[in-house]
Amino acid sequence: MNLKQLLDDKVTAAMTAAGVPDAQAVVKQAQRLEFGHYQVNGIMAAAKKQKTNPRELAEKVLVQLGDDVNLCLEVAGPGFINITLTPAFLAHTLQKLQPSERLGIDEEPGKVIVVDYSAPNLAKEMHIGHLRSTTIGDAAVRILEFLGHQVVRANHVGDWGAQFGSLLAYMDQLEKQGEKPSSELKDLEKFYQSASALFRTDETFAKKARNFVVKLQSGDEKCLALWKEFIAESTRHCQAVYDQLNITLTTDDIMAESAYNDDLPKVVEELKQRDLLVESDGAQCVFLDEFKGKDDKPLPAIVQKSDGGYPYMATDLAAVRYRTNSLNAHEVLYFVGTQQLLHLSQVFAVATAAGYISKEQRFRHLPFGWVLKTDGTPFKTRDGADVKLIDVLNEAVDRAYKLVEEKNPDLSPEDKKNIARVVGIGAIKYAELSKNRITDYIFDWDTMLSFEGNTAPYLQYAYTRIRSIFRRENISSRDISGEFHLTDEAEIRLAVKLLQFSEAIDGVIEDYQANVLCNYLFGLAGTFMTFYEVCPVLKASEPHRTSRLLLCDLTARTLHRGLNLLGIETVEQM
RNA sequence: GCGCCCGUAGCUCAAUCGGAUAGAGCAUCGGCCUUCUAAGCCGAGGGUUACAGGUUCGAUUCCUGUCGGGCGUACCA
Repeated sequence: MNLKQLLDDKVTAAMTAAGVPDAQAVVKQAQRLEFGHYQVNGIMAAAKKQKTNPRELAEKVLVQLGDDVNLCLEVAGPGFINITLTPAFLAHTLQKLQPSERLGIDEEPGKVIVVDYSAPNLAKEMHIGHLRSTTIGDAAVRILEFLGHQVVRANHVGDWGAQFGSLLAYMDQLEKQGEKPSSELKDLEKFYQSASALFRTDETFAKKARNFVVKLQSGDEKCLALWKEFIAESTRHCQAVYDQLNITLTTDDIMAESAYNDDLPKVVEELKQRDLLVESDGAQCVFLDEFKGKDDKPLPAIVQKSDGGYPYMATDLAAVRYRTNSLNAHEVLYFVGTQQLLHLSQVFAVATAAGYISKEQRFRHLPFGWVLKTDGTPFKTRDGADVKLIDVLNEAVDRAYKLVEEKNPDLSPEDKKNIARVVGIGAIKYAELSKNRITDYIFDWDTMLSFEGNTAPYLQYAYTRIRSIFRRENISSRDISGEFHLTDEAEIRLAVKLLQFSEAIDGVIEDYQANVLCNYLFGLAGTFMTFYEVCPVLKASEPHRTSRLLLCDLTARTLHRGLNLLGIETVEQM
C-alpha cells in the first residue's frame, strides 16, 4: 500500500474527469507542515498546456474529487492542491496496517534478479574500498528479496589474474624451504607484499612467477593444488569479513572469474560467427561506433590479447552470457565503482550486439565513488597501503565498546560486547548507506561514531527506547490490541510517517539509492523521539494508552524492519 | 584533446520525473533529567546552491559556456 500512489491515482482521475488530457497529478509528500501531508504539483503544468488559469483548474479538480470525509483539500499558492489526511482516516488506515507482518509493503511478482557485488580480488585481503559495493549491494539484495524477487547473489571474485603467479611461486618456494605456507598465509596482505617484492627484485623468481601463470592456466595439477589452497585461505578471510559485517554472502555465492575459463574461447568464437571480431595489432577486438578513444580513434573492446590471453572483457562477457542464458535473469545489477563506467558500457553493448542480452533483459551499472579520508585524499595508510577492512571493523567495535562502557557501565560484559558489535558495525554501514551512492564518500570516525544525528546508533537508540517501554510493563508486542486514537499533533505526525514506509522502499528501488530509506528512518526516529518526549505512554489514560502502545509497537517494527533491510541489527537495550 | 561524474551553511550531507520561505546533523550559543533510557528533546545564529547567461508562471534540479575537482580514454583488473 502506497498512500502517495493512491492519492496520485485519485487526483489523476479527477483531473481527467475535469477535462485534462494525459493528466498527471504529480502528488508528493508535502514539503512543509503548513501545506498538509501531500501536495498536488501537476495542476500548474496542466493549466499551462490548456492555457487556463491554474487556480481555476485546481478548483475544477476539487469539484471532481467531491466530498471525501477522509481528506481535507485546499487550493493553495499558484495552483497547488494541499491534501491533509484526517485523524480518523489515519487511524483507520493504521488499524489495517497494524497486523501486517510486511508493514504495508506489497509483494511484487518475482523476477530473477542477479546482483553482482562485493567482488574482492582474492590475491589480497579485502580493504576499505570493498565496503561500498559490499554494503550497498547487500542492502539491495535484502530489499529485493523482501519485495518477493528471486535474487541471485553473484560474487564475481578475482582469482585468476597474473598476480597469482607470484603468490604461487612464493608458496612453492616456502614449501621447498620446508616451511608451511599455511601459517604465512594468515596475513594475506603481508604474504602478497612479500611475493610482490620478490617479483620486483629477484629476476629468477619473476621468471618462475610468470611460468606459474602459464602452468596454472594450462591446468598443471601441482599448480592447481597450490592455487586451490591459496584460494581457500583467501575465501576464509573474505567470509570472516562478511560474517563480521553481517553481509548475506556465503561461499555458495562465489562465482569466480576462473569459473568462466572454459567459456572464454566460446565467447570469442561466437563473436567471430556474428562477424563482430576484428584483428588489430594482433588482438581480437570488437569495434562499436559509439566508443571513441583518444583523438577520436575507434576504441576497441579487446576480447583476446595478442599473446592469446583473455582480458576481463572476455570474462565479463562470459558472465553476461551465463546470467542471461543459464540463470534466465530478468535484470542484472552491477554494484561496481564509477571507474568501470566505460568498461561496463562496452560489456553491455558488445553483449547486446552478440545477442547475449535480449530486449526484455535489463542490465544496469550502479556506480559509486571513492572512500576518502577527512582531508579528501584516498583512504590509505601512511605508506600508501590499502587499509584492511577487518581492521576497520575491529576498530569500530572497539570504539563502540568504550562508548557503551561510558554510557551504560552497569550492563553485563556480554551485553556490552554484543551492543558494541551491533552498534559499531551498524555505524560503519549506515554512514556508508546514508550518503549518495555516486559521489565520493568521506570516512570519518568522529562523525559516524559520535553516535549523534543521522547515524545508526540514533536509530538503534530510538528502537531501544520503545522496547524499554514494553519491557518495563512486561508487555509483548503481540499482546496489545485495540484502536488508534490520534489527537495530539505528535501522534498524527508519527502516524503519517508510519504509513509512508512503502513510499521509502519504492524510492530506494528506483535507483538503488539506499539513502532514501536512511532518510526515511531518520525522519521516523526523529518523529518518534518528539512523540516520546511529549506523549507519555504507560501513564496515559485510555484510550490513549492503548493507542500509543500501538504506535510504539508499529514504530519499533518499522525501525527494525527498515534497519534489517539495510543489513543493520538492533539490540533491546544500549 | 575527448567522454562521464561531481561542486549546496565553517565541516559532513539532504532536497522525491522543475514547485511554495533550500533542509538535517556536527561544531557554536541558550533552555530541558524528583516523570516510560539525556546516545535524547526544544530553541537561536549560520546560504549569491562554484561563476555567467538562457528556457520557464516557477531552476539546487533542464540547456549553453567558464572555472575547479575526480575518473576513464587498446592489450592490468
